[in-house]
Amino acid sequence: MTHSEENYIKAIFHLASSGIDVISTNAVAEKMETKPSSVTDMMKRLSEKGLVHYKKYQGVSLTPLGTKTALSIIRKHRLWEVFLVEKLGFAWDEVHEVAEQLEHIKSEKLIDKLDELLSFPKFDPHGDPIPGKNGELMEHDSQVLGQLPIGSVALCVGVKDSSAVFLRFLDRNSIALGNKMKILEKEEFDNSLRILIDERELHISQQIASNLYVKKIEL
Amino acid sequence: MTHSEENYIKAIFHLASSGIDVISTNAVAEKMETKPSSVTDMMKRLSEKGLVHYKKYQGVSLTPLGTKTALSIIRKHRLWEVFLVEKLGFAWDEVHEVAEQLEHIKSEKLIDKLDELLSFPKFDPHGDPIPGKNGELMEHDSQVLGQLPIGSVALCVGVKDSSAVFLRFLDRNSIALGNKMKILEKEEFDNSLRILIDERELHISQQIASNLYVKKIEL
DNA sequence: ACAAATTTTTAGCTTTGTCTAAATTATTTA
DNA sequence: TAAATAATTTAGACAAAGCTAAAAATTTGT
Ligand SMILES: [Mn+2]
Ligand SMILES: [Mn+2]
Ligand SMILES: [Mn+2]
Ligand SMILES: [Mn+2]
Repeated sequence: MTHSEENYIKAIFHLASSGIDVISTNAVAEKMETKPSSVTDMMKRLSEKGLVHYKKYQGVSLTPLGTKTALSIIRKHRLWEVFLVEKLGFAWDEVHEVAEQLEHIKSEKLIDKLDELLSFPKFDPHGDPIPGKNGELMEHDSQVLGQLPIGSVALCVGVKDSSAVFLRFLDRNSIALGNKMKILEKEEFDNSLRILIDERELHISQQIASNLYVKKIEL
Repeated sequence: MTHSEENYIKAIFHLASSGIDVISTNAVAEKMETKPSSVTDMMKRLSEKGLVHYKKYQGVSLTPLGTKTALSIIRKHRLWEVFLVEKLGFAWDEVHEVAEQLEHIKSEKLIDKLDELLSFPKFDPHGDPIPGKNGELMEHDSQVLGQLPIGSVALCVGVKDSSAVFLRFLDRNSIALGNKMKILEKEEFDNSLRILIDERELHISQQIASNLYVKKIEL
């Protein structure tokens, strides 16, 4: 598999996990930042190779082999992200770009040993689950902060948007994974929240609240 | 720079260090395991980019920029090899292939931090010097084992041939970097040697002896 | 149901990096 | 030094991965 093929497979996997039922050529083109015509070409190639189901005008989906491939690339991507943060001291907003390159390195042993070096982490620096060697993907039983009722207490376990801009915003406001959050007040007008993070009180917009994954703590 | 361009630059650098004065199209083709016509094409492209001096039929050489580029790739290659051995427990005959891929990852910060994680190593697992951030290349003041006179004592500091076959041969015979070696006898007929490695006596062919770098110990 | 708008595909072109076969230049050898 | 041999370049082709523009299919709106 070429880097490009791997990137398409990964994109299709992410589109599929995001809940869309039928994955259109345009959707893939947008995610890949390429043209629909290029996508059509690639879908034919991936279909040849048995990685996707593809019928003209009908959208695309991953075959079992395609899914396995996607999970293996995502596993590598996320393990490398953990490595960059834990072993090399990268910030969580710096790792994605480099992991995009590292995820394409081909060596089963490399990734197994890396997993071991990192003590078999279950989540990447953004709280996303790391697929196992055999493609088992842990299910985050988390919800979005914005959906909690007033008075709830929860732990921050992940970010939905892991763009550098958002991550740096969180850094500036000292919001990190593991923080305990309590919903104090919800503004009807714009759905913004007043929350308590550890000891600190903070006002965050609905936008922010809907990009933080939390796990409720039962009291 | 593409992976392919980087690989050509590295090949030319290695040919140049191996003492040949004029680097022919055929020599590059052989090293790259490609066809001379492909080399000609690539030399034109690299020349365009200011990385090599190239005149039809005259052979090729690296420009200062080309040399700097080569050293940077070699630095990455060797640092990754150290990482694979020291941090992931790879054997020294398993690292080259993976390092061939890793050397193309683009991130200045990654390589600086890796260097730091490894405590700024000066040599790779095969005894080859690791170029510095600014392209300084340490000079091995070593010689080949086969050239020592009888009775000399020396430390094994590197291998000339770092193919997996040779490295595994050394493993099987428990020959490793750092071993102390004494020349006991030299066979006139085939230049084979009887040597003492640490406490053990061993008979090695001229082939083997000419692929081990040693540093003489003055008595 | 039919026209308009949108989506998707096709056709044809580009670049990179490769190849084979043919032509050209350089080097050896007789 | 002239022919033979070897090295190198050129010409033409191909596959991967992209693009633009045009054609075709699907979906939407009235
Ligand atoms: Mn990422
Ligand atoms: Mn990628
Ligand atoms: Mn190597
Ligand atoms: Mn390489």
